[in-house]
Amino acid sequence: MGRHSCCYKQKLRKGLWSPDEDEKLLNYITKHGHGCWSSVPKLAGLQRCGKSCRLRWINYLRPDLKRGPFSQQEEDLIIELHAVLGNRWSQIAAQLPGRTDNEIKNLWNSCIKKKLRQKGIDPNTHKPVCVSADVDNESENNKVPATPTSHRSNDNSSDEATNNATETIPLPIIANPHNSNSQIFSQTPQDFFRFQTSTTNTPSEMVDYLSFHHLNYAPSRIPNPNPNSLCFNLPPPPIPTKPQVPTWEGTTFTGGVGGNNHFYDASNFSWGGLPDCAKSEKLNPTAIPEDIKWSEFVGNPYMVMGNAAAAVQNQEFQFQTEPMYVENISRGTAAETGFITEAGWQRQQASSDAVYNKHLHTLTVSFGNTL
DNA sequence: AACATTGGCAACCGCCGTCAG
DNA sequence: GCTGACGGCGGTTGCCAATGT
Repeated sequence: MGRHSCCYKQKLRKGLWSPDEDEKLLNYITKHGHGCWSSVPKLAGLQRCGKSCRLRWINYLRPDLKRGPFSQQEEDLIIELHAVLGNRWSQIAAQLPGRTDNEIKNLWNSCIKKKLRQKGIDPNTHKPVCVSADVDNESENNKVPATPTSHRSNDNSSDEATNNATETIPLPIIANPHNSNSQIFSQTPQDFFRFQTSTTNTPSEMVDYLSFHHLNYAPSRIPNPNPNSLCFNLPPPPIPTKPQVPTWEGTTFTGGVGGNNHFYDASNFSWGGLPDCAKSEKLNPTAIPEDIKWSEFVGNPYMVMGNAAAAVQNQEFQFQTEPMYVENISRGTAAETGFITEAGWQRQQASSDAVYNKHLHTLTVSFGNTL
């Protein structure tokens, strides 16, 4: 196997994408869809391999990307899903509309792991470090050897061991409320959800099963000034925000796409959302109109989305039917633009826990069917 | 101010599974 | 059944801005 045949071709560009390349790829996929990725660069006039084009589209240009900082609920959900799924980022991303596996993976490696460690939780086992010191001695023997250390000096490589997710995923220490004797479960995801669904547990009880809830992992949830960062309650279709254009050497992009010269105007980028460990510097709530312009450029996301993105949308349908979503639409909380008014946000926040538990239940059912 | 370190993120690499020929 | 093309995934790397010294 190894490298794809397209990668053997000469003169293929690598590295950061220029706005011109982005424009070409976006224009092509907007008009024709991606079809066969290997033919996309040729047809779009790009000196890239199809794989690179696919990655750029999925991680950056796709109009249904949410962007912006992760909400606390998103982070909590990622942690919960990671406890069950391990490093299966694509499956985790599938439950977070508008987020990419790469984005989640980066968040996990850069922020969440750090937070968990600060809370005294092993990010790999989701167990308290002091407990895992003893309990893990045995399980460590079954672990896959740690992957080679990265250049991140502060990364504790000892717990960088890859989660042998395809085998037995290290699950949190679970104290079964129906059993006076606390148990430590080590199950596959299938077993985990089989266990969950075979009991009379309510979704909220399931939440309690996860160790970090017992450990009060989540900090007190402060009101999120950016409703757009609460992905679960976002109504479809997601409104694309302008992509962040990475800097690259000596190029000033002056042209726009289809005459929209603001398309790559970095000064207009808006990210919104709760200031967090990531992207907080990008906040610019005044740029919403520009986002709308960009969405106008893109047009109907569903018209231009490829099959893969459409499949994701289908998968997310269960979230779109949440009562909160319906309410937002019926009350005209700018649902058509993807933005929710502050009042709408407050209503969301009031019932966020209930909605959150509903999603957990949905996930339980979903994974039970798919794993 | 200069340099070193850290952190975030985009992109690449290499492997795996699927499928058509 | 074999082979190669392809899509997809997770791990890793490189770049660069932010931060610290």
